[in-house]
Amino acid sequence: MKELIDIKLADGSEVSVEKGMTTLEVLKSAGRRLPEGAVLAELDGESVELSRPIESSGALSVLGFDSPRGSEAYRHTASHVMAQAVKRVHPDAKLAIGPAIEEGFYYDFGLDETIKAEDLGAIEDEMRRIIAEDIPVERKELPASEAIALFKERGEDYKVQLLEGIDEDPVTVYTQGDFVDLCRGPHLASTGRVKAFKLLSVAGAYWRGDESREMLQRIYGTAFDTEEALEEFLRLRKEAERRDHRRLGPELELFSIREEIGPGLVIYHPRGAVLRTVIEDFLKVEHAKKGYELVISPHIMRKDIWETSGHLSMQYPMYFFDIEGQGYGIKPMNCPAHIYIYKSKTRGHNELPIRYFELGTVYRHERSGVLHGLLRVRGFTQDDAHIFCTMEQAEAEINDAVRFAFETQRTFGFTSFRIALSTRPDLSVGTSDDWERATDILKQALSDQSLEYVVDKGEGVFYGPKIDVKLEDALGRLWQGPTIQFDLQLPTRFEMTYVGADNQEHTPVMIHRTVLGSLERYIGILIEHYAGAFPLWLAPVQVEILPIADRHVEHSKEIMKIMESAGVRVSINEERETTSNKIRKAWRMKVPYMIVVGDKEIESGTISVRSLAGRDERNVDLDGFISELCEEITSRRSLEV
RNA sequence: GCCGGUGUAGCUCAGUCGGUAGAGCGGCUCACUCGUAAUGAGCAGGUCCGCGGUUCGAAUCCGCGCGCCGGCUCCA
Repeated sequence: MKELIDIKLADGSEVSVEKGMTTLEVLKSAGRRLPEGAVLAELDGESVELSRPIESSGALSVLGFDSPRGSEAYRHTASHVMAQAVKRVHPDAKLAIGPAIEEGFYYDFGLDETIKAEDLGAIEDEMRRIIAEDIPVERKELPASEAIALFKERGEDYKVQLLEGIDEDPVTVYTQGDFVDLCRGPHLASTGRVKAFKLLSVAGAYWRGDESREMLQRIYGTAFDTEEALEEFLRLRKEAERRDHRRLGPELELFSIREEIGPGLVIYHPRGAVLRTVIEDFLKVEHAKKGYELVISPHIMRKDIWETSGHLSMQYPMYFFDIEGQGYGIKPMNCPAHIYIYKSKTRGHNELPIRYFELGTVYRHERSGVLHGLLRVRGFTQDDAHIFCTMEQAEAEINDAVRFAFETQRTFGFTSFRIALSTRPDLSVGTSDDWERATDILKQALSDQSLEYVVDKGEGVFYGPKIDVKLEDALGRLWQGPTIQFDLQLPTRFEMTYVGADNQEHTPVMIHRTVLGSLERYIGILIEHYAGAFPLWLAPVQVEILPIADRHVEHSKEIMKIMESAGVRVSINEERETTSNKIRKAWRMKVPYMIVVGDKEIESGTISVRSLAGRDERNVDLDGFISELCEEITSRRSLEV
């Protein structure tokens, strides 16, 4: 007679079953069926295989692909299927790691022979065979010493290294046929449960993410529970390609990056310069409203400054050169200059906080492999500010800066964010007391505003911890946006002081913060978010006038003048081409409004209006249209995207 | 910086076996004066990324360098 255990099912009912039954058997004995799409079981909050014997009483439910843990296990199994396929194609391949990631999975292999993109098809074919074979995935617990022996025997050097680095004992090992992997699991019950998958790319990746170690070969893939979901994923990838700012930017004549000028260096064309100027003007006005003073500092500063700041000893990626025997560095940050403005006179506590704002263009020597369109460049302009205040004022100032950042992001059309708190990195200056204090104040500010965040351990700047805000765009992608950094180091290093109420000298604290991040990156993000179809207030050309024939040009120019004097950015297409083609061209340049002017309009004194958003209307009153435009511009409304 | 891929006209791309370079779009010229997502014809446009090598001969094969793309590491 077997021992009985009590299992509480998801619907609240309870059943008594024999110990050691699997989820499937428990459900069966309770007269229930395994739900369609079940991937994992959850027993008392722990996710386990559907095939795992249940050894103790508890609450049992079933997870599908739609649950985060379900899709993770699903993709993790897909990565094992891929690894098994790779081992069949390349028996010499050594297994490293192969987790599920946000949108799929990868697996890293050590292999002398290189895996090429065109080899992926063959690996996919092998994966299909493994899935068709429907091999059971078996979980085993092994003493660590046995596992080490097992993987040594199989020549899995990386697995042995992993085992030697972990304290767990026993460890779990998953087996499917001839394939064995060290893995915590959980997994699908068998390889046949993987329905829709695709291998996406091959890439290099350092063993354990450490660039001093050897490089492995990584294969990326994704898996879904239905072909439709996979198709949708691939469609979204195509859509992302269509929005790529590296393609749209030059196409919309916003900017270009040319080898002749230099990699990572952006040249703004007239339309891009308009866009950027609109953003800059907006920022200047908003900062003034919030009590920031505009300052301007030079692009190069003496090397000594960067010694004092710590940039030199932190090996910050800078450009250096000499002028008449004197060493200079091109600024990678604006802070030192702002510090010297502060230091230009004796400061009293009644003056604080002091807030200096600069659209500061900085240059950083980014390694060649990391450059990426506008998102990662070597020269960029930050909407940078430094707030100098007392320790007591810091929390309120950080709160204000965070609120300012979010408020501004909403104006630009972003509504969903992820926040990260980055703590002390390995290479840094200052005492651990200071770091702890600074980190606590940032945490306090985040909880003051009940903002949820994750902690990025060791991701802070060398002088202090920071809050990073990531923006979620129209396609659900995340982008690096504002950053708020708390700094207890530079004020000391630069011997900054203020005279307190006690008539003694004190050291102020310093907050570095941006609202958009960098204008280059932000413009790149805006292009992708709006697919180039900017809200009216940002559109480089807001209205394009299309005269039907030459005789309509003069009247069109009059309309243009009226609109321009109302502050609208207007262009006119005087080419001798068909109206259809003029519309097509304006459309392609994503001009929000098109005005057609012909005999009828001149006669009736009206205009015909077309918009990117789909409006198509005749006999529109010009003055009424202009006030509509002005309203849309001043309200800074975002289009539906 | 590292791994892999890639580089032909302003853009997108074709170019066979190594035999001296092509299309579409765009540009320019001409004609057309046109009513809501491509009017027609003609013309111009090339250091085939750069340097070196192999060869009678290189866009094509090899080496090195550079840029770009996908990642890693790094990051606003």
